[in-house]
Amino acid sequence: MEFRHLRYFITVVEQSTFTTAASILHISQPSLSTSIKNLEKELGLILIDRSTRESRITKEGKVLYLEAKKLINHYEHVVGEMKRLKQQGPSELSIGLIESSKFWVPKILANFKQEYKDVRIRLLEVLGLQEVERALNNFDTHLAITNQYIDNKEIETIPIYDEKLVALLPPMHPLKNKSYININDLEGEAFIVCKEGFQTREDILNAFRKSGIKPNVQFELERFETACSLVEDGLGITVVPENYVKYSKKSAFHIKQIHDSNISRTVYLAYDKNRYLPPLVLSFIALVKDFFDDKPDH
Amino acid sequence: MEFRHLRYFITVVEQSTFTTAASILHISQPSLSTSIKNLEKELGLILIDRSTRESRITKEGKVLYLEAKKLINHYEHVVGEMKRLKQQGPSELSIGLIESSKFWVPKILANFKQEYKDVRIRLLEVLGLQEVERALNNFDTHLAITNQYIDNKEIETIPIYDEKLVALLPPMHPLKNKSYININDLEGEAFIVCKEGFQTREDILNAFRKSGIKPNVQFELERFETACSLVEDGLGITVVPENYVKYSKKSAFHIKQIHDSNISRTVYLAYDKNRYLPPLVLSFIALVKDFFDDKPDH
DNA sequence: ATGTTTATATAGTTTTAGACTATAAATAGG
DNA sequence: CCTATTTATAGTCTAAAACTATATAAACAT
Repeated sequence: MEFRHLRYFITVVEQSTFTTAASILHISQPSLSTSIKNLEKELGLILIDRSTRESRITKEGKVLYLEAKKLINHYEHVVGEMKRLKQQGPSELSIGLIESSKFWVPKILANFKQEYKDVRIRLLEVLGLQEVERALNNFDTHLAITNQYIDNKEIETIPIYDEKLVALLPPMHPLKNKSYININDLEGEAFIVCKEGFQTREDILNAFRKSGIKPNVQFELERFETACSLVEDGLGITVVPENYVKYSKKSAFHIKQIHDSNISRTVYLAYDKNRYLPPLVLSFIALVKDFFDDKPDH
Repeated sequence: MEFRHLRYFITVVEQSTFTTAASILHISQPSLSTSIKNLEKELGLILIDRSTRESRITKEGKVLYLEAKKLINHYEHVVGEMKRLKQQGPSELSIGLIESSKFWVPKILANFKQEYKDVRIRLLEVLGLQEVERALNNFDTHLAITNQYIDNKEIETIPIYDEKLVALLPPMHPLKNKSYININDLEGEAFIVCKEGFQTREDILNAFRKSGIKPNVQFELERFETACSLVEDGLGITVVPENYVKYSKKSAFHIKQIHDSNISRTVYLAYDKNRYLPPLVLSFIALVKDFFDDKPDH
């Protein structure tokens, strides 16, 4: 069984006919037929139920398909790494980020660049938990900074720091002069929150749930930036990670600490344990660990 | 670049000579030389510094070696999965069982066989929690009946019923005429319990622990059957799931209810969510659910 | 130095896996 | 019942990968 066979098999499954698969693969239909037949013979399993109308995958075929798909992703990743190496060009470090990590990641990258000058760095916005898992599994990113624990034995998830969530109040809000607020103060207020699937949404809604308060959600959106401008225009209150607003200067809104033990969350560094991590990736992980060992509270 | 080339390359690196690598791979040295040369040509990189004395890997070769090693591991995993699938045969249902489930599983299997006559059914004794997880992850079993909750995102654990644990007393025991006993009555008594790693052991020892009583463990063994015959011979007291003795006729021992809220446990049905579950497995799960929906208390 | 040993490279040949074309067989739909 | 569509089979060609024999290079011993 060579990679070619798996590639062919995957294409047949996805096209569900041999003829179209063959044309996509730029080989003749008989070649593809015999190739799949040989694969089945080698494995001793029937992978595809043939018919003249439309071929259907068997349950054994389904297992191979899912496994092979991942394996081919891995293969493509290795080929990509070698191509990059050949071009002598800069190697690459790609990191998936949550929005609130923007304040500290650049500081680490500054150090990192001193040691690895030619490395091109790709920063990707990651969304939900599934998205993080998919990105790591598919070799889209080497690392992810995430605020939900990933319960997957293939992925190592290291807690790096805890961060508070703070409320943002519009300029003229009645609570603007309090030095801090309680979560109960937010009851009934028009509330702005991330859309379904975004990681911060769950953290915030959980905190409300634990406190027995039902937020009056009026807006759902994708980015903190948008939420901030809605707050500035007096459309409601939102809750964001403290780190997101701590370092920003221009703020027409009021930042208020919330006195509630549920209003905090842990941020993790995650990576795929099974794949080869180049030295530059290990080096970046070490920098992150060092950074937060010195400053335990962030 | 096919799997073969990577395998060859890895062997050369690990042997650090072409000649020995070739003999390990059961090919001739010239074949191996040209194969590696072709790989280098395809990638456009020099992977190995040849010399007559001892070949050394280049910097680029090292990268490929580390990447390829991971990739080949992945490949071997997939091949292993397919071999296991083949050995399992196309229509087999394998279930991991705890001993106390023997009373009801056959009733369900009778129904199941009416619908799926040709399916071979394998019943496996499962042991500890790790054993269950491993068996489900490795395709050893489609399902497991277990009495511990499995906290693993990949595994779905459905509670199906609660069962009491009862004490078995020897024929001439002083407590034989009481209608029920308390857990304190068992203090100091010679006690028979499952060996380390068996699931029921933990349930029973936990119940004692919660009641602040230390059992005087005199025998550790693997099967309830053996425990029963030790009790019959007056060697001590044991505690077993009520369902294990409820339906057996010949009993030279006394079965006593224990009045203690800790002396019960939940039995679960567990399966791997990520794997493809054939229809016959889904059908079996449905039968189990139906069975216990009708009879909520077992 | 120079021959011996050891390892890799090259040349030429055979074998085999995978590609092709042409065509048969099967089946759904008009 | 014919037609269009799809997969399977047969026969052939090609290219990749195996082989054997031998050249070449370098290290080491005498």
